[in-house]
Amino acid sequence: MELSAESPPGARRPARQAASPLEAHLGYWLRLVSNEVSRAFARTLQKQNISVAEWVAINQLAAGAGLTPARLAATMGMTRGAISKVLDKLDSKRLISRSPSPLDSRVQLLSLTGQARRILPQLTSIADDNDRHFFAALGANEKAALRNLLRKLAGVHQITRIPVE
Amino acid sequence: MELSAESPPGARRPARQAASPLEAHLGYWLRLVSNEVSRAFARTLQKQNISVAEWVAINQLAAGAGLTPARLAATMGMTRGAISKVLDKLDSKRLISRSPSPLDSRVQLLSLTGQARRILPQLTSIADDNDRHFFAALGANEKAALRNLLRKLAGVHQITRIPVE
DNA sequence: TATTGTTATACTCTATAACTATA
DNA sequence: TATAGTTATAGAGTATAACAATA
Repeated sequence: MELSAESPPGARRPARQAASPLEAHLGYWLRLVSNEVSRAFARTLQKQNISVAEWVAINQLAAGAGLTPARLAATMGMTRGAISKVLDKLDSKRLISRSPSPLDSRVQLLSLTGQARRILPQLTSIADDNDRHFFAALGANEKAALRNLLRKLAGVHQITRIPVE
Repeated sequence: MELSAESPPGARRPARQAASPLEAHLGYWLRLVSNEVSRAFARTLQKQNISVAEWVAINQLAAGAGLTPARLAATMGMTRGAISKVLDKLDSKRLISRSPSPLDSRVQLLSLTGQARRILPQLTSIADDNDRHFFAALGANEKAALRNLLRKLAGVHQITRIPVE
């Protein structure tokens, strides 16, 4: 048995309980490992005074110029209100600039500043190093297998929201 | 128009931008998938008015009686202050009880109430169903492979902190 | 003095919804 | 009316540190 819940109150408790059933779930192991990678990454990134959400936003802007807050919010799975604050932070750090679209002045066009482009390689290095270090224990085949399994799950469940936590 | 954003005014847009390097990282895929599993689980659990942290605490108490707040905090990777609030919530829901240890009255012994033991199977079902549904796309061998890869990483990095987010 | 658990405070992140300005 | 972005408010979650009771 796995749950003492199955023993009625007042019953004698088994000498040694079975391990918690948490570990029976793949989702548990996924979260356990994922949290550690993300935690380490977030901590290192924080030394540069950058949050993970900010880093993702910078990355998206670097990958394709001319994003708008609304599109960025959709990509990152955040509300417009939330993205607005992320952009405020980036703005105050002089890492992005916002300019009204000439076609529709309600719309803002986002772009990275020169400063952001200068620190981007450094931030990318942090991400690369973190990933390399964490998965160094796996061989090339294992890494490929893990990647394929995760991509398969992402594909099946149509997950597109970029993780920012 | 959807978004003039796609073409920055005046700028020649590259024929096709390279994909964001985010996807190059295994940690990215891990987080992407893990977030989805956890999000779905947390949402279903929330319908029972239980947070993930509360669920983990209930599980730990079910697995081995006689835990104390301090030990639970260590297991869950939280501070004593944070665990105190989790226990307050569980207490207010009549799911746990706290009683002073006869050996050291500073110490509290935690135990589940009958009510908690009654709903535990239901909560476990939620976790089981969530896991089963999410990983149904994988065959038995794939699940085993994924589990082994994750356990290997957890072992190498000595990850023990139970994820509660 | 040290330890257990609690509490006060603050901070981060996020969502909801009201608000403005454009369209 | 509808949309883009901002802001006000609130809530969850957590950390830090001060605190009371006990050892």
